[in-house]
Amino acid sequence: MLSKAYDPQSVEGRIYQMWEESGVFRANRDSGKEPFVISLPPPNATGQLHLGHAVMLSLEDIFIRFARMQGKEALWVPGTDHAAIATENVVIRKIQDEEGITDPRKELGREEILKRIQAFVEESQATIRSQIRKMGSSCDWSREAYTMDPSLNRCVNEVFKKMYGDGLIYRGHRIVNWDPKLQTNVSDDEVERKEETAPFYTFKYGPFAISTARPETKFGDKYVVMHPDDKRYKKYKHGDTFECEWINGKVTATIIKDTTVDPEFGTGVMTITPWHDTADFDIAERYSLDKEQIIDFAGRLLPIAGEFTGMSIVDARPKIVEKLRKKGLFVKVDENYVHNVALNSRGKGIIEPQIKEQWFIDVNKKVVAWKKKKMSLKEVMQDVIHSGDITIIPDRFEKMYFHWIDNLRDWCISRQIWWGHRIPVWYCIGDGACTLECKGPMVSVEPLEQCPHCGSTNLEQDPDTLDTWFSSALWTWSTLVDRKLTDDFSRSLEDILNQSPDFQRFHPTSVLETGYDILFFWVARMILMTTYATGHIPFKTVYLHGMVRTRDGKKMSKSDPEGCIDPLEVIPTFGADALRLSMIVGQSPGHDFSLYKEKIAGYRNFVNKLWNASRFVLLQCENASVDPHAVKTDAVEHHQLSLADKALLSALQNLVEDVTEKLQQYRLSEVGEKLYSFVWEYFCDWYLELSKDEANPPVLIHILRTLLQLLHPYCPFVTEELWASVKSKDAGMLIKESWPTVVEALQDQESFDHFQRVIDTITAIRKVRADQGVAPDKKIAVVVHSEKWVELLESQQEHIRRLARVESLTFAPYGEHPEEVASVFLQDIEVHVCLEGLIDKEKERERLTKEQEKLEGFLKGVQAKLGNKQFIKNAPADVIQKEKEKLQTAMEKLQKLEERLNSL
RNA sequence: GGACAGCUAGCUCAGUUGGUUAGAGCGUUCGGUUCACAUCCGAAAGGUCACAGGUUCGAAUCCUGUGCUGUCCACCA
Repeated sequence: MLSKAYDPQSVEGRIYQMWEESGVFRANRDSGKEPFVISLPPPNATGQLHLGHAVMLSLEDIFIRFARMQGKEALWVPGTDHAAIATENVVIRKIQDEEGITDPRKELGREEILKRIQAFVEESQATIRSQIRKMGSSCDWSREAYTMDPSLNRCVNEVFKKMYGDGLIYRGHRIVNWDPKLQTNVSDDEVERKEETAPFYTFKYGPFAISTARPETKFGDKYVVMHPDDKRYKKYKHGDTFECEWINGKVTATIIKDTTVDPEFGTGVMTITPWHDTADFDIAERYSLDKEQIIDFAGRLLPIAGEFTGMSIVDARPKIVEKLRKKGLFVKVDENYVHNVALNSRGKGIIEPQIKEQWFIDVNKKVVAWKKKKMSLKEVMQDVIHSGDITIIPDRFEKMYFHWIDNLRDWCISRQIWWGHRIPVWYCIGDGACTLECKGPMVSVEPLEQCPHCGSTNLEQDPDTLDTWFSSALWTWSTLVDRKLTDDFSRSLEDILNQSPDFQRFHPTSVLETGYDILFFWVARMILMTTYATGHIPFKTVYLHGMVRTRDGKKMSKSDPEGCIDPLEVIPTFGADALRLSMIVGQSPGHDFSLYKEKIAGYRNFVNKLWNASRFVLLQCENASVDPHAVKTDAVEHHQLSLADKALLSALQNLVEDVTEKLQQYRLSEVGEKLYSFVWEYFCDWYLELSKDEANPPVLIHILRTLLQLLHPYCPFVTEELWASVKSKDAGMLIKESWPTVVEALQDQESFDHFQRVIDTITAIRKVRADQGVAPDKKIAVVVHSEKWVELLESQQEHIRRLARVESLTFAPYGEHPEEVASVFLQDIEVHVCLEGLIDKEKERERLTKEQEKLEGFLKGVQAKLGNKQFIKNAPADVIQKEKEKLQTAMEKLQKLEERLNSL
């Protein structure tokens, strides 16, 4: 016997273990079934999972379980990401805090730091694995991957080599987003901007006045730039020079005329600092101007700053202003100037643009073979979406995607950190015998020990590592390559892919599900790298979920515990099923949504309701001495069925049809709501209530089984646990059960309609009773339109009386009580509840006239639609049929309405 | 500056081809409840669907404009 309330804690662990040990999670390569594959977006191995991960796991598990039950070969590859900067940052800080070492990189060295990070990562991975299991995720643990696995490293090196060979990877001096705090550069996408109010100074610079928020970068400024059409500075010509007094003495300045200068801003004149500003760099490149470094990589001023050398920016700024003031070069200061400060999204260090030699991926070079053409990486990225090879849900993100590509610049892939895939490039620092070839970078997929040109063993590997997104961009396929093959360095990438059975069978993957916040970081890069490296798209559909927010719409963060929910705290009390449901229902793709305890509690109640409904069903079986396990699936067809049985069974068929269709369209929220209301309102509040008068155990069992099947992807634990009590003898675990199909023999529309009529009648009586303030003991007469319905309602009289809370009830065909009727119009039926002497005729007439007008308009519209030749030609047959039916019922209704109006 | 969303009950949100009385959960109020479930049952109150125009017999839904909120992209010295 089941316990009185569902206790998730005593069930979930046991059920998960049972699934895992049975091997259902493992995808079979040789099954011949249609594959359905998801690569789990690998969580960062930096600690714990949060609600964002929980959302992702819930959504993907629903996709996977649904596919599995539909008879597909479902594969869900789990894994973790080494998250280069994020992880290194966390560990360095940990060492600083726990061991008091101020500069761990310097004091411990590369080897030791890497060892520490590795240990930290392993710990995190263990935590993450257990947390994924707690959510009930049915992923294939035998295929678990990690972005730093040796086989993935091989893929990374292969792609690097291929790209280098194609000229897509190059090395160059460019302005990069340098983070002096973390001592590395970051990609454009990792830069965050924060609004800040800062003093905005204006200084005299020769005959001009120039403005700046950053006086500390101005030491070397020797170019004055203005718009060529600016009339105020007409007398100055491009290339003119002049001498002027500046911070540390006289400088010779050159005039540059460039259209990127906005004459409206400030004085319309500016000086440039090419080394520390992207826009200035571009101008300098255009006119081949000198570039000079002012600030070093630690954020301190270089000797060019004279007396300020070695000072940090913060310290130097006011002192420089002071000096300029003393020299009489100060003009004014605007204290309320608002501008954006660039921050590193990891660690929030202030970005100082610097010129550095870095590795880049060229996104514009047309060398990628795609669809029998030579395209640039940009063009390939655009093509796969334009052509419909990949669809994004919701589709508005396609627009954002294209917009992003239009603005995309070459991708800087090198990072000056230690944790990550080291750039597979070696330099010969030879012994004198070096040839010209040895001097350049040598790319190799395996550690290079000897220079192939001069034979020297004195080689040095590039110290930098690759952007973490470089390796995660290969995730859909690098996880599917055969790990034995990647150890064999004689094989080519193409060969490895061709010989990897998993890759051949399971790639491209079916759905890539992730948060919209990493559409550019990750999704776009996967498309770019995978199409290039394998010649195939990485996935067919992209499903983007929204961000979880607190009740007040704030972002959830650990630093602000107000409203923040930790999945690990919630699961023991409410259960993983409740948590899953609370995150899926009411959430539409691409939109942020709020989560709070009350919401989860609501779904905990639902899970408990389902539990108790099952308990009740089992109780009914016991009372009738029916063994639930002995009930055959097709038993219901041979049984005596009541009107309610038929109606519920029919509604269930409609539900199966509806739910299946919507799941295929990824409309998970709607499906969740449908299931919720069906279970609670139809199954529990109606059908089980009726069963108290007269129960049909085989039907109860059948309905319950079907509902458990339909609910399983959403709340796998409770459904699997209940399944054990109601499944037929020869059935196995629910997770392996096949998805319900519509049994047409049970789809009995007429019974369903009749039952609906009964329900509507009850609703109508209740409504009229409430409207008119009628006491339950007052006699109520229900007037209906045909003898047939009178008969139907009379057969259900007891049930109606009970549920409508009326003591005395009669039914009469229309026409017998026309004088004293208050009508309630419901969706498809009119029920007139008769209450002697209580009707306000004037009001009733007014209401009916309004109703009549509306109906006439509606009829006109439908008639026009049916009269439209194009509509008849183009619309599918069932739509036309529906319209015709609409017309028919509306006409009937109008006729009745007129009759009633006349009778008043 | 550019783009994309959102604005529906006190709160959080559904609402896919325009259709007859706009829904749910939570919260509030009232009533009930030994026999599946108080993690329950029944009911009520609460909405000019942001605003203004337009198309239509009919608009939360389509079009135009405005306002507010949010997000992303690009950035000006």
